[in-house]
Amino acid sequence: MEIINSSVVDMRRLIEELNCGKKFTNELRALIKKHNINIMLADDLVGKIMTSFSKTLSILSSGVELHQFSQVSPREKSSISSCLSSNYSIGSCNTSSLKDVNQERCNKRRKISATTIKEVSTLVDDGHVWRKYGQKKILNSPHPRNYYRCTYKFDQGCEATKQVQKIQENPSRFSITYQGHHTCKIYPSISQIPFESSTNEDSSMLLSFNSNTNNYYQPYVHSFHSTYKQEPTKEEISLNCFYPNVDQSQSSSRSGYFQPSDDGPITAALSLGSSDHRANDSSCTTNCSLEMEMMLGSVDFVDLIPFDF
DNA sequence: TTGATTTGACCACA
DNA sequence: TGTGGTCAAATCAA
Repeated sequence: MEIINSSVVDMRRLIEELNCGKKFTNELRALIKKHNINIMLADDLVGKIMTSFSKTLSILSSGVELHQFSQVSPREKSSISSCLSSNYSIGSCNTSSLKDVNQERCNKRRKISATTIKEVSTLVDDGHVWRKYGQKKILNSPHPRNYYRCTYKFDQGCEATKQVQKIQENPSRFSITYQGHHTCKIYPSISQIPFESSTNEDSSMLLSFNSNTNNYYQPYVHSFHSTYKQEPTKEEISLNCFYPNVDQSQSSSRSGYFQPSDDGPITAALSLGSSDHRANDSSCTTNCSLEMEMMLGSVDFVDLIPFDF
């Protein structure tokens, strides 16, 4: 038990250190911009560093949470602890011995993240891109189980997986088991990534949104920091939409809302509605930018997470 | 040619 | 030792 507690402390320290790294990178970015030195190259590099930090933090935050830790078996806890205490990282593989490699495979194999089971009558697009990696005949079941992983597993380290199997009693329906949370994003170009506000008077923020087929735009994780004057509740906010490759004069205002949860991250949502012709324009279905004019709150906004519609 | 799927093999766990 | 989850080479499709 002691080793688990020490690993949790290590995890917190790790996240703390990564947050410091992010902060320093942002300061560096601001300095580079201020002096206008090799801005393209430098900004590209800083953007990559920031992306790396964000992905790492996202993986760490969603992968091993305290409440999840309390639910895993002693063997899994031991396995996680050994990973944490030996600088384990996704994507790096110690090839010193086959046993070590197999041990890492073992750690990846047994999922410790949250599981959600759904029953559906048809296999519809769930908004994520999946890659099938296996199919298995299951004992006492006439229907095979299909295994899918997120397409961005290797690109972005997204560990989300799902299993799909026909229900034996009702073969017209499917049982879908989701494991893990999506940490994948479709990243905009560096020029579209907003810089963190280093001052408190800047009350507008830029977010990049990805569309799905329902014309809903999903907030993409960007780290920013801004302080407001009131405690946030569910409030209407003004959202100015800007579309790449479209005349800025055509940008439109839409209302939306942001929603703080009790102790979790703050989410924001926007629906453009099917009547908006731009929502159906294939040239601007991805990476639309929103400038959120927020007249609210006294909360330090740290991160947004994707909003599940 | 490239990306997705299929499928047999491998592995850990119970 | 049987089962389920994953890997990776072979195959398929656009």
